[in-house]
Amino acid sequence: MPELPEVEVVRQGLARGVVGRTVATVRVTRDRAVRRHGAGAEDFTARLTGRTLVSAERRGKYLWLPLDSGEALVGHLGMSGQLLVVPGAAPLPRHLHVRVGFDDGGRELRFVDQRTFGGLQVVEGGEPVPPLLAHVARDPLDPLFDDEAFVAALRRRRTGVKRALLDQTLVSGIGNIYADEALWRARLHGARPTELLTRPAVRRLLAHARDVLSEAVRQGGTSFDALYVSTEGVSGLFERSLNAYGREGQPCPRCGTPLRRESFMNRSSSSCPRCQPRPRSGR
DNA sequence: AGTGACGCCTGGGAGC
DNA sequence: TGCTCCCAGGCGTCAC
Repeated sequence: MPELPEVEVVRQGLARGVVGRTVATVRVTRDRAVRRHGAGAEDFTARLTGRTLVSAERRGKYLWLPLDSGEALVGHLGMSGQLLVVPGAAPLPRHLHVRVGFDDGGRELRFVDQRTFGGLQVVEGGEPVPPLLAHVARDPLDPLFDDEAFVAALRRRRTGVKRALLDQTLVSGIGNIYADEALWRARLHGARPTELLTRPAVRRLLAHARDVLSEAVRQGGTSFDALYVSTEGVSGLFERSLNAYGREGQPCPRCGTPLRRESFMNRSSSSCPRCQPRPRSGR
């Protein structure tokens, strides 16, 4: 499941593999993959063809490639999306939805997505950020992320701290995996009410989130299965560094207590019953 | 305005 | 063996 680290690894691959190149051909073989492009697949193709990709940017889990037209190719990987840079003659995988060829005849860009929660679209504006993505907060690895504004905003919320971490308008890039990991490191239960957390506690949580995200980037992200891979098709290695996510029933690496699993927000959370006690009343 | 529930998707695995 | 059900979950939309 691509979250910030996985998306960042893909962004780096796009920067190496497609930036500076000019689009020659676009083939959309599944309209759903470009459903966010309101004007349709033909318009998507027309706006991309002949354009040069200027750079590769990311905010949270969104990627975008500014074009020399002033527009930008925006991508989101959803649950299972892949952006691959491969030779055009490479075998065509199942769930291949979009192919972008370049005028230099080199490797092509492919969008592959099993569950099609992700997608591509061409939108106006790319620098510094497309207006479409204005609602997405900066992420903790963004040099302009405002720590104290985040601490204040989180404490103004009246919700559980895990919900807050997953709210992309408050802080972006964190999904279920890294939320569980950051909470484990901070020894906080996800249902702890945000308005009752002290400023130092929120600062510690943010520092842990930042740490786990950057460590995961260095490990190439987390790959549970073949659904997440880099643009080169390589799996990430961070799974072996997970302390909480997906480890229910196994001993807490800190205290040895078996980790618990709870259903929460229609998703599963795992945490340590001893290190992360459940609040008396929580969300 | 802030908060939270819902639906979109597919494949793999469990259970019968 | 083959069927059904459940689960993974990011995010836009909508109701309150």
